[in-house]
Amino acid sequence: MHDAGQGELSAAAIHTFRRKLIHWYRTNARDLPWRGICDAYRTWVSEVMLQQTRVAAMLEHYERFLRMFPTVFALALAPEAEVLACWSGLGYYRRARMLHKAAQFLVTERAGVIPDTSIGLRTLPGIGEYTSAAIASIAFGESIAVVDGNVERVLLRITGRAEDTSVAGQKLIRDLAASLIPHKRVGDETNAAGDHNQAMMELGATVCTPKAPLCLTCPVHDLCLTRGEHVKLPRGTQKSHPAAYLLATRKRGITTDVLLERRSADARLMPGMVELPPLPMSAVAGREPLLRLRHAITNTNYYVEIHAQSGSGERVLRRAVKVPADSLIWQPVPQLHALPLTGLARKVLMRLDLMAVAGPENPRRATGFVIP
DNA sequence: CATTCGTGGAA
DNA sequence: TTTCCAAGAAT
Repeated sequence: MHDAGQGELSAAAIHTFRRKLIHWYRTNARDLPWRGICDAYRTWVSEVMLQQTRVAAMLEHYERFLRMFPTVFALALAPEAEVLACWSGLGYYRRARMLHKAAQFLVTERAGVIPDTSIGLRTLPGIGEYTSAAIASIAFGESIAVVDGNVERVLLRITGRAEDTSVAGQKLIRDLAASLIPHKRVGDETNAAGDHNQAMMELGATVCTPKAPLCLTCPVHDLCLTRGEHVKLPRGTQKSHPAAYLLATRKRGITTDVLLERRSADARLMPGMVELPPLPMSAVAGREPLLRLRHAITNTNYYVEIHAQSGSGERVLRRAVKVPADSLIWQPVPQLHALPLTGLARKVLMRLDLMAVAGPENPRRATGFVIP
């Protein structure tokens, strides 16, 4: 049903595509907490959390974040460290900082009112081309197409194009996405553009998946030129680096404190976040770590060793910590969740049972791990 | 415009 | 085990 053009669809194909897609969406959409609501702030938070992040990975954070910061005012009034602590474990911490900054700007300069157009939203920190279109269409019904990784993959497969990162290739996908967007509201209770956009992404996330797409259940299978394949670009190679951290504890009365380090505010990576004090590899040579784990960040695999002070009087490792003394923190185990921990620190502390799984709203007492 | 930023989970 | 990512934005 395609015309002979450059990956365009005929007017008839466009209408068929829309109708089949939206029908599929109405009967198959996952029941997610940011759907069926009317709150631009919640839509905003959900879209920022979903940037490069799977639904399953952010669901708990989303609920907890909105309990902690239920409105743009609550978020704006909170200290940044509190926002980061709530975000801890989600990654891409710049998202949290920019969301916080944007909320503060809106509250101080715009009476807390969220812009209701993609153009207005686009000016806020952390809101780029995708997120401005997503919020504008989903929360305000603007007829503007989103192009995320899902939409791109779906349209590449539909049109039988190869992956193309050139400006022209991107424009073609954007134009195609725009041609599919419905331009009128069907009724007061429906949001044609917002639902269409969410349907496109839902299709990519649950049916037109990167690997092993479920073409037999695809609502637009008949309109698809490739039935689920497209040529992908090769990826960069993974690098690996060793790393070592100190686990030092002390007993104070009935509680245990853990020694942590706050990264400097101008650190290139995760500024202001809190982690275990790093050790030079030379200081741990020949020692047996308390714990080994791999922690992958983007293209780098960190092979991490956690070293505990072995003897009661031994301070060799403690002296090997070369960070400034005023960046070190003795934090009581029950209050670890109040800090903006890095994902690695959180993972280690949880692995060693020094930290509960639950978040700040529901602290569970850790079992009181003691270093041998 | 190519890089960089985090993480956990599936295959 | 290793690979491949996921509803991008800023620089």
